Amino acid sequence: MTPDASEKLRAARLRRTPARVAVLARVEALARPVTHGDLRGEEALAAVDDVTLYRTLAALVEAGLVHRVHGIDGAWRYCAQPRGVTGCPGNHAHFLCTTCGGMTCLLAQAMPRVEVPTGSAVEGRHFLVYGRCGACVTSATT
Amino acid sequence: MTPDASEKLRAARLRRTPARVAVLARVEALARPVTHGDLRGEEALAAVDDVTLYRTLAALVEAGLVHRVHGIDGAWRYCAQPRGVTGCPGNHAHFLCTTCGGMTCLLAQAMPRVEVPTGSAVEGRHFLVYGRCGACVTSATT
DNA sequence: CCTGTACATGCAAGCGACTTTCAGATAGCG
DNA sequence: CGCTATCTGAAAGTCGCTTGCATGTACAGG
Repeated sequence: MTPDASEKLRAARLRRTPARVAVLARVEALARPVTHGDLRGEEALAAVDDVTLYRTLAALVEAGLVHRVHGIDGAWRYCAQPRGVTGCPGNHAHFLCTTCGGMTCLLAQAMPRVEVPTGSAVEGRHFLVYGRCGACVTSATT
Repeated sequence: MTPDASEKLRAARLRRTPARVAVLARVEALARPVTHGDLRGEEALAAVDDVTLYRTLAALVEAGLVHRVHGIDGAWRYCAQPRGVTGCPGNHAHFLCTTCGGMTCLLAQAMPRVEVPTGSAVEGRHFLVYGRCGACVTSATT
């Protein structure tokens, strides 16, 4: 799967280390925003150190290969960039399930414009919708 | 200042303990979203235990007296509710300064509607704009 | 192919935000 | 005034994440 992870690293001028290739390939394969914890639990990444995983993800974010969003549970979610997008990574809303912790990109939901106090410089925006995902609603025991 | 903190607690059917009165009064006096850490640093709340502060804030949120927003720095900000609002607390965007950590309510920015995956149940929304506030832009040494 | 070095990795330790547990204190009721 | 549900404080634990430092390695240049 995603045999070109190594190629993308090259294109982004990042060293193609085993850890990076594995992490990027896995994130792309999962194709949804995942936490550091999710990745740590991945069989394929068992060999990758905790700290390395953090640093690798940071490098990928910086290189624009993945984007990340902050969940209200205090954990960042990382998700592979939609093809070729580098300018404004992750410029869309996200849905977080407060029950299972799963996150979904709402690609259709453009980030709304917003008025900020005069003099402020906007660097980015997070639009997070949270609740319970379809699966968790269905399996609700409440 | 805000001599009615005690009254509000009564109205919300919360016990009027010294800690709660002090915390609510302080949050109302500050009139902007503050972190647990900000409050811990407040002279007026020096007598309040860390844990009690967390629990008190949680109680106030639950009672609808304050609303809270999550910053991308992983810390919740608490802010007194605009007068009388209880139904949909904190239903507006917020601006977070990534330099000084200060947060501002963007009361004018209504929370946009959003399309979620079929079957999901929305419980709330966070719209956070981040960057540098006017003060931090001005004093920029970069 | 070999080597040097800038950069990546692994490990241990640390930090900040927040939660849990439990014993002792207290608000507010009757 | 006394009782009880509830709140409080102290200590310890969890979780996500960062830092410092010594070792290892990708890859450019010879």
